[in-house]
Amino acid sequence: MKTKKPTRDKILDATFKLVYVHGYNGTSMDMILKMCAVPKGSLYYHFLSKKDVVLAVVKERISPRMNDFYELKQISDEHEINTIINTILKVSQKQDLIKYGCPLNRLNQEMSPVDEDFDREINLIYLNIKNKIKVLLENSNLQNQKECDSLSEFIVGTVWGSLSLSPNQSSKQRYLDSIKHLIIYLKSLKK
Amino acid sequence: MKTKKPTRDKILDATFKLVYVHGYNGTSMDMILKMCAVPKGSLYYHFLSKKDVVLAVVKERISPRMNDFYELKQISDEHEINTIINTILKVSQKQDLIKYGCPLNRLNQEMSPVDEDFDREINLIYLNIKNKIKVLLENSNLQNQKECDSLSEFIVGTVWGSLSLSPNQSSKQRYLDSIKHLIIYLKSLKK
DNA sequence: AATAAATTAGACCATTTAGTCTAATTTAAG
DNA sequence: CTTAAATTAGACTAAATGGTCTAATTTATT
Repeated sequence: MKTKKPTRDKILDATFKLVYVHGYNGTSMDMILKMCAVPKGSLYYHFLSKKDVVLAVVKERISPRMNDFYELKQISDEHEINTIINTILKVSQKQDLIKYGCPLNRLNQEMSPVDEDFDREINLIYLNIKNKIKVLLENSNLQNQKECDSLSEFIVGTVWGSLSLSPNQSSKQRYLDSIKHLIIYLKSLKK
Repeated sequence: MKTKKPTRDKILDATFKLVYVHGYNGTSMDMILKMCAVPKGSLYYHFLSKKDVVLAVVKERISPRMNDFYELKQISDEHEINTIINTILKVSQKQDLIKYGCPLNRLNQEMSPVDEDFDREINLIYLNIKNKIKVLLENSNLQNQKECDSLSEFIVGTVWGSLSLSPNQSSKQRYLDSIKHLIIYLKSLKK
């Protein structure tokens, strides 16, 4: 027997899906209300405004999702570079990532230039992921230890960039073809 | 003495600037009208709709801008890889690219998933740039000639991706740090 | 100068937008 | 069971939105 999902959760889930595809300005409150089948009064009881809802989506949906995905847990004595490569490859198995790109990056591009609250919140998540990669790199004894910071930025930039090129034409294979070069480069840094 | 700019051009110029920063859905017709100081009747005399204006911006402003920038002209006996690297480095000198990322990529992320006309038009420009890079790579006698297509995709993805990470925090130096690794990799492919 | 065509001008309109308000209902607590 | 608090319900509002319409004006042509 399924216990019914709390209103707040229904709102956040629907908003995440809609904003992921249509963006912030392309998603209206009516679209959200219709999708989650919650009346207006309830929504504005739980949230202050549209911006408040979407910021909650960033904090309570996108952020955990990203942290889950970029868990980057070290497995036994696997080389750290391989842990990173495995995550990069895992991206190709997520259909929505291939089709629409990274939800954080999408919202970032739309909102960061025009709203500092979104910019701050999104940047926090991005820095956290970048830092996880950086720490892994530092533990892996690369040839050039000083490059770990720029290298982690390069990795995230390349993955998200490869995903962002013309969503409708995107395919798993195109992503893998492009990312192949990143993997070759990363392997060349080992030891 | 300056001859006054035609109405149509004023509309396209203002729309480009606004959509670059605020996106399609974040830019209203009133914002455009106000910025270019053209009355509504004139705008709708020259264009059918908002979408018609922005599609014209893609074709008549963004497309030439991109083709100019990615001219990728071979200079004397410079190695083709260096021609590509020079263009990648030139990106860092354009303040608006550093601050807001690639205008084509921005619009692409917002519109491609929800409008096939934008998707088609933007993809045309993207493929053209990718192909220019591919041809250069093919002329350069790389070790692995078969990889020119995926490599050109990798290059564009990495450049645009590196530009897209948190616009407000972006700086020339961060871009250069990240792109440094792409350049190292490209140089390793020479000969 | 007379006429036709191109363009400008902006008041106006229907719809959609985010958000408010009050009443009804459900849930929790004693 | 009674009462208070939490939540739902949705009609309503003011502003913004994209777009239309007709009249006035400018420009080109004869």
